[in-house]
Amino acid sequence: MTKPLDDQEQFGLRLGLVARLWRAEIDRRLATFGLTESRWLTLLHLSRLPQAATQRELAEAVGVRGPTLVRTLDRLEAEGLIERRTEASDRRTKSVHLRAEAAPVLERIEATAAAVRAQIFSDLSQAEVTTCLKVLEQIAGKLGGTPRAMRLADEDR
Amino acid sequence: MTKPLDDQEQFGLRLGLVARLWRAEIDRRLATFGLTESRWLTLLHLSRLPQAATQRELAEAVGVRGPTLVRTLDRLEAEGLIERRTEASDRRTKSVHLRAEAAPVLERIEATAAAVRAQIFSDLSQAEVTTCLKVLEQIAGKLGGTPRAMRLADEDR
DNA sequence: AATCAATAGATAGCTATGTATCAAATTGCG
DNA sequence: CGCAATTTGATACATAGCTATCTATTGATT
Repeated sequence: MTKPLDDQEQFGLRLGLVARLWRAEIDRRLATFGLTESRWLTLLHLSRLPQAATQRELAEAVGVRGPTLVRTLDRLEAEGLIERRTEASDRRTKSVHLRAEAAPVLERIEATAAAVRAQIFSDLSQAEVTTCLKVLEQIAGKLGGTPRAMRLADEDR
Repeated sequence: MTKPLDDQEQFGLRLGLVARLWRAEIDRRLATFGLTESRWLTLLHLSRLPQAATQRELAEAVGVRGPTLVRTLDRLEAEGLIERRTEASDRRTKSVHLRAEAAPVLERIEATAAAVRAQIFSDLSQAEVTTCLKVLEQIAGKLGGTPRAMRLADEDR
């Protein structure tokens, strides 16, 4: 047997793996409602942003690039859950709005996300979660990606 | 402003984001060598597995499904870095081997991975990294995904 | 006022991941 | 011994992320 990977080497590998597993678990639970992570995450952020958020603001909150959000919104719009409105003040921008049809879907999302969190964090102390989150924050900072939503959350402390 | 996400809610989001950023950073550094994460990660695992590992074993070590590995190997084989050999003992399986051309590439990968780790972990204590890794392990366990390579590493302790 | 730079969103094309399914080979049970 | 179940790798299709590039609109500078 060859030499095993040390903690730091394992870290990146595990990080990617856990992120994929997490996504898969949520996809599995929400699949029957026609939702995938990119869509439910976008709906969730949309519900927590001020009204009339633009696509740019929403993309920054979700943590994806413009083109990624465009396709997600295309799907959500086709499903009748959101609508894009051209704003008179700046005709380049489009504000994104939840439609009434999204309300029950959002309830489902909140419930499922809470259930997954309960499952995942059940045996972890708050201190461990906080430490891990802090580490993730620092890594994100070093890698140059700190979405607006996260900075705002930090400022709330 | 609406209510911010709490620590647990943020956790999943940050996890996915940091994993993407990490991948992007390594891709950026290795792009000039024609490597992307899936390829360098596969080469790295291959170099640390016993000789004549099958595709199935390699997929489990890397932490991806069969079809994902198949396509990665297709690329690596086309680039002349690895070769697949049909084994006489079980003609269903194919063992995967590094070719001599892969040696300098692996050196490059090791050096780059070490540099990225140095950058990422520079301001983090060993204790924080270990705690975070433990949290990731536990989450992976709850989500049902613990690749063989990780279990082996654990057993080394 | 005209022109040029910057910004917002959309589109195309790449890489990568997953599930579902298939063919070939092997295993094992009756 | 023979046929069904299992295993391995490959393929098809869908989702999702990215960069690069395009159009439309706005803003800024001269």
